[in-house]
Amino acid sequence: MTKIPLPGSPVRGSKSGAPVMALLDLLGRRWAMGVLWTLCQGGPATFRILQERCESISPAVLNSRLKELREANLVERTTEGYAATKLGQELFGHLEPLGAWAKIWGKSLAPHQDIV
Amino acid sequence: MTKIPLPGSPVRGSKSGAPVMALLDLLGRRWAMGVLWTLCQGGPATFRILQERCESISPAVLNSRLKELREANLVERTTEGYAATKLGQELFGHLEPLGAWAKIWGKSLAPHQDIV
DNA sequence: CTCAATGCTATCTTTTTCATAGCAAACTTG
DNA sequence: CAAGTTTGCTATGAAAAAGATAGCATTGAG
Repeated sequence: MTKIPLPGSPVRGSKSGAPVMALLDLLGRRWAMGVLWTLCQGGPATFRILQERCESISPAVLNSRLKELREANLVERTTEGYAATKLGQELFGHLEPLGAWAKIWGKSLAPHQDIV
Repeated sequence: MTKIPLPGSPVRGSKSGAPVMALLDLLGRRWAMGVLWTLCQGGPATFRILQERCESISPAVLNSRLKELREANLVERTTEGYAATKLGQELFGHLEPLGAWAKIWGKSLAPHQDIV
């Protein structure tokens, strides 16, 4: 099984397992941020609903990411399906500003590629 | 060559290429955030220095990430080597708080795994 | 010219991710 | 309660990405 990056043990980018490196390793996997994002933006969701919201994630990967995020205490299962934990929402709070920033970033890039 | 996610064209998680999804796709690749992080924290660096700072990145991947980050206008080459652009530093500004948050996260996880 | 440092490319192996199919368990319905 | 649905996930094979190493073409010193 895939190794789950948690602070305290060696992860990619840090032999000491510095918390931020463990976090970057965890979030730097396909769909990790995307799943957290859609859970926080769209609210709790069942496995299949989550699959739909993500548009193109395969069940195997979704399952892996969910396991990792749950192990990391960022996501949990509730009667409503999967949901971000308090900690997960806190993290999302830090990620959310990226939404607005991304638009500015997109505009600054536009001159080079003619976005319609 | 690897496709570089930029806002405006379809990326993983969004057929419309919503800026934030393009950003998450870009950053959700191994070492993407790590490279930006070390460039912003440690200052400009040559290819090899960057390799050392990252501890375990392979040149092929570092090269890919650098290309992507440059294409995205987050990193550029200067006389001092690679450096974060103004835009890159701005993004880092949003990412940096994760460092402190990760420590809290680590503590909340500690009870479950006895960090030394 | 010789030598070392720099910036990468090549190549091969291991992991991850993707794309599908499909199954077991929990619900619904009739 | 039998039959059909929905849900949550596992299985499988193929493709893409990442990791580990070796090494080559410049560049700049000496």
